[in-house]
Amino acid sequence: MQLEKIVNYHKALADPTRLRILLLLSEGEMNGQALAEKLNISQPTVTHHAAKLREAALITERREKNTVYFAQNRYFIQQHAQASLELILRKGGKEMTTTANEQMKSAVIRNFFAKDGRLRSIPAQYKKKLIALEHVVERLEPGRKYTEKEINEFIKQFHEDYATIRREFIMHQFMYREDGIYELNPRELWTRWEDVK
Amino acid sequence: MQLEKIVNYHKALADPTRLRILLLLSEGEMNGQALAEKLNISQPTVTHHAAKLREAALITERREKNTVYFAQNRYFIQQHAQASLELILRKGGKEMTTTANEQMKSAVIRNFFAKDGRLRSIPAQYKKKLIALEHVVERLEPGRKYTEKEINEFIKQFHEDYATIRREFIMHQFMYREDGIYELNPRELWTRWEDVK
DNA sequence: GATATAATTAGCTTAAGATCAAATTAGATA
DNA sequence: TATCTAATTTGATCTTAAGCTAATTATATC
Repeated sequence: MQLEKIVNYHKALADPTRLRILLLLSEGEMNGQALAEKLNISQPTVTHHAAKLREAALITERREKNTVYFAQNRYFIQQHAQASLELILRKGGKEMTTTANEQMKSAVIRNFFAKDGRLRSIPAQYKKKLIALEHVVERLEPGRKYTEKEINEFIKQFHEDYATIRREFIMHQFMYREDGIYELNPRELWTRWEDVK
Repeated sequence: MQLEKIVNYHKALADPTRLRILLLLSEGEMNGQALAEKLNISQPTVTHHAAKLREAALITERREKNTVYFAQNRYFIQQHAQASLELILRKGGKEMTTTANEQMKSAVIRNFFAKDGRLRSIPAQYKKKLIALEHVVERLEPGRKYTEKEINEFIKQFHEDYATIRREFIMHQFMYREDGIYELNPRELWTRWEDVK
């Protein structure tokens, strides 16, 4: 149910300790012990709050040796805020006139992505494929360095065939790779679907 | 404290019943009994939730005889959502270069309005006065009809001298009045401070 | 295998708050 | 004044969840 998701989003943010965690993470990723120390709370309490934030998809986690680093999931934080406003204020109706490109984009997203956000299939047509790839790659954090394993995990949230999609990311210059480390390219380098065909 | 306000905003929205109340109010104002019936809850429960929503400034109330009508406070709903995002994502820092007009506007708002949103004093300089008036009038709902009493109550949230400000609203075509009923003018009719001086 | 480090899980206490029925208050009208 | 209607307040119950300590698990290193 739509409503329940929105409630959970607000529940996740309706606690001062969790807000302070997100505030600290706005400066960059941090591990559990560091958070516990900075906030003067116990480690289990950090775990407790991290679980809530994770359930609401507001943070991501990365394990290195036996340390877990937490980071903001900025995309979903914004996404949920917008969804909440649209629900409450019923903004769904008012759409301005869109260009042909914008119509195409929303049609592709509607048709190729399920409600849970997963990619049903990789579009065969070039332009549509670029739209879908961009839609996925936009969820990565600019400036952050990812290991190949992390990239695979990230892509698997959307589609099983992570190898193909990872290759496409490089091929169309959404990302670059060096020594097995992946990083998002600046947007200007991306292959622009708007110009295709 | 900034953080506490944001927590309260999310607390107010972190309950399914309250979200459903706001959802119902998105279609227009409603009294307590009607809400209780629609939601299958008792009247005291409605009062309880209304108090929470009122504390977070997400609804407004209007008494007619012994019936209290509740309505969304759309301005503050949006305002808090934005403040929350800016806090969490630290968007405060990244400001684009503003024009002289925009700088003037934010300076006026900073200087003439207190942190609680009230107008310290009515600016004497014409352009600044228009900025302050617009800042207040923007909180009124477009399309809604207000009695003079309601307008007075509304203005009193910002400043004691509601008579002067109400007159200015009409004078500068922010609103028009007919048979004691006030309504917001479309923005195009407002006297534009951007063009002054 | 033994040890060290970081995180999680389990179990508990306590505080906050959602909800209701009953009693009270506020305002309007006969 | 008496009466009616809608809302609020009171007081009680029940649930959720924040926080802790202690125990356990996961991962890496000696």
